[in-house]
Amino acid sequence: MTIYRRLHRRFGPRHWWPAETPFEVVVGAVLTQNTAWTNVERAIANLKQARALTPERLLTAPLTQIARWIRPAGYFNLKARRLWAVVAWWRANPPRVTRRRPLLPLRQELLDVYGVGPETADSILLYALGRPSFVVDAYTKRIFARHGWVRREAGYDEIQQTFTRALPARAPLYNEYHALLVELGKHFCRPHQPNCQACPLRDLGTLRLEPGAR
DNA sequence: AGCCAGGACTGAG
DNA sequence: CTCAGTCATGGC
Repeated sequence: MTIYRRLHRRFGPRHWWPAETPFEVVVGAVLTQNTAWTNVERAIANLKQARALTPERLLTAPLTQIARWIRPAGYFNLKARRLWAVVAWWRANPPRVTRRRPLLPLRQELLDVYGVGPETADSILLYALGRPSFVVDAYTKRIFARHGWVRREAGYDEIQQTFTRALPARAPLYNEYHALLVELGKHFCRPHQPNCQACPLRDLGTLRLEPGAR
């Protein structure tokens, strides 16, 4: 039994990302940085109510106004600037054109945008553009470190390669895999909540990532 | 009352 | 290059 099968049997399909449009994914990816998703929902609701959830409105609005809209998401002054930068990139690089470009140069270009780190870049690539770029977040690292499947001092790229080395590069698989790991993390892998005894992955032993193998 | 949440940037060593 | 400090709201 592999990790993927165990998680999918336990939680079922997650239907990520929770957004109505790819652009909303991009906005959410920035707003959720180190922030609870419930707070992001309020910020996005504010943007929708103000009819400001479009590149045009966000790029012409003053940063102070953007900050007021996204206030519930925290770090609002910081994120107002990051949001502006990412939205500017999105408008200059529409999905129709971006979809045809090689993945790694595209990823590097996203990383060069202010406020876009590895997780945000991969989230945009995977969930807004449907590209096979595996997302590693705090839950992913904590889960795998606790099980001894990655080194505790491992960085983002090292953990990501653990997945991409073993998995077929398919966006639907990466999509579901990351969403399942987040769901597992929320219930069983909090920092100071060692109820790892109830973790569905408890008795898996050595690392088996691949979706199909038994 | 703290601790935490689907991080990333900056400056110092 | 590694790493503490910084950013900020809302839930539990």
